[in-house]
Amino acid sequence: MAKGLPKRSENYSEWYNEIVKRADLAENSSVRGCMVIKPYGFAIWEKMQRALDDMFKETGHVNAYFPLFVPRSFLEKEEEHAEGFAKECAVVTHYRLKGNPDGKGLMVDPDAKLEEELIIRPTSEAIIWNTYKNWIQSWRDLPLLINQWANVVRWEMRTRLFLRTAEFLWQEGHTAHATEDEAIEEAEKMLGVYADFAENWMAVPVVQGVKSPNERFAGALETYCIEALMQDGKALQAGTSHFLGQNFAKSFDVKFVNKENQLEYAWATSWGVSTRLMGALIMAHSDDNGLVLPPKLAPIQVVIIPIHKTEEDLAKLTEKIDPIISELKAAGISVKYDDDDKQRSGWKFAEYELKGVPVRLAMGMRDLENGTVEIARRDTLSKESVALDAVVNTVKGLLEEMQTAIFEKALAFREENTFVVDNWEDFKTQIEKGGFVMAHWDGTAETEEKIKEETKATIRCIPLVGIEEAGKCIYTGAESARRVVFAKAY
RNA sequence: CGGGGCGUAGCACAGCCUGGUAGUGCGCACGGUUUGGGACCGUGAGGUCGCAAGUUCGAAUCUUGCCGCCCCGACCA
Repeated sequence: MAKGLPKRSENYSEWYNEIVKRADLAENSSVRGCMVIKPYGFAIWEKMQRALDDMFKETGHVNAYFPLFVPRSFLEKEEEHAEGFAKECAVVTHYRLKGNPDGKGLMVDPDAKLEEELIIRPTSEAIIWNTYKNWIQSWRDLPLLINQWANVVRWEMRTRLFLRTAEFLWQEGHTAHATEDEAIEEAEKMLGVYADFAENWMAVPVVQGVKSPNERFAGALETYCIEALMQDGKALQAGTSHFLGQNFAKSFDVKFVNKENQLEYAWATSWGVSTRLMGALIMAHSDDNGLVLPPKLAPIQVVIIPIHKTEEDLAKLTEKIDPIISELKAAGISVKYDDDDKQRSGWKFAEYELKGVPVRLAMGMRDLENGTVEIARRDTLSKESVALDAVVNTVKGLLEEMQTAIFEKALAFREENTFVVDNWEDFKTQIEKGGFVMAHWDGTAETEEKIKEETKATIRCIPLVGIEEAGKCIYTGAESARRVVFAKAY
């Protein structure tokens, strides 16, 4: 039992905050709205980065790095984009400090005012398309498939660890294409990559869809997204991919000569996932005992705990355990042998449960006599005793089984919490209870806005593989061609 | 920016109303007993009570001003 961890059923958000802190993932820093990602949390992020980065490379992308600062005049160029981000930008106005006249501390040197303010990137379309202008002349320069891993700043009013912080880490892909079709294909392909990653690595089932115009990225013609359902019945946007049309090419004058020797504007996409994925991972699987991690993203997949009284006993146990460690490592499994005697075994059990380590092996003097090891799995909290020579194979199988089981559990949860609703009263009732609510919508921004005002629910997405089905808008009764996903969202 | 709350040891908090030796739990250090699901006992270290001014013989406590943080709304990956 976790000592004092709040229960999900009693206070979900407090449970979330506590789990983030207690599992050593992150903490609030003394800088307002910014978090410190601690080593254990960062190790999970690194595993995510590695998997995603491999997938980006596999789909033909390369990494590069662009500046943190965006001159104001660049950000202004794409009007809708500028408007969308203007309210949440941190701005650098000076480049120097000096000593205070009273001798204490520092002050901004008023003589060091910048001619033009620098905006700390809320996203990098502007600086990148300003650069692409120099890189793209001919159709032969296309497609340009670039990704960058970076931090961005969005001055949020209210922040929560991982889910919404003023500064966050992410990757942003920025591609340029010769044709509209190719750009759309790219945006859809990367959405597919995100869905693949979410489901097969994070074990989080997602709905792929497009955003309604209201929820669209500022400056995009189409925004694709993956939406996940959290255990409290709220939706979390886990990744987005945008078809930007020629908006940025026109704003930054990025033209290329096509095969017919005619000048054309390039077609653009951008796509990103952030440290918010950590929030999704935590909220999708974890329980009242702490974090539950899918084996593929767990920094420590197997922890081994010896149970002993004397140094001699420990030596005997270690002798049996060492070969197991070697074999597991040889199989590519990350193992921690915790023979630290500063903590008792009971404490360690609770600690690794809190941290979501998928498999725990415990071996004590009784096991030594019997030639067995106790294997406990984190997701079901079940334990069994296994013969020493079967341990490695059992663990290998268990890790794979758990990866699937965790996904299946989350999928079952989503299915149980997806509701088809056809009248306004049921809609309001169901939205209040939580979950994905599949309902008809007349396609207008006004209706979407009204529904949001009255229920706090938004259209999470219009599913890509939605079943075409005629019906009537839940709110206005107007004709509708397909159901969309409504939910309260993070 | 509106509404509410809080700043006292590393953390969580009590003390404030009614001014007089700054306290409790967790954590930390040391010693001992323990060790198959978050051990126990003993000893000990640790504080400009958010900052500044005022009232007073005396302020964590009363008054005023300032600063910071959290929660609830509007905004958002």
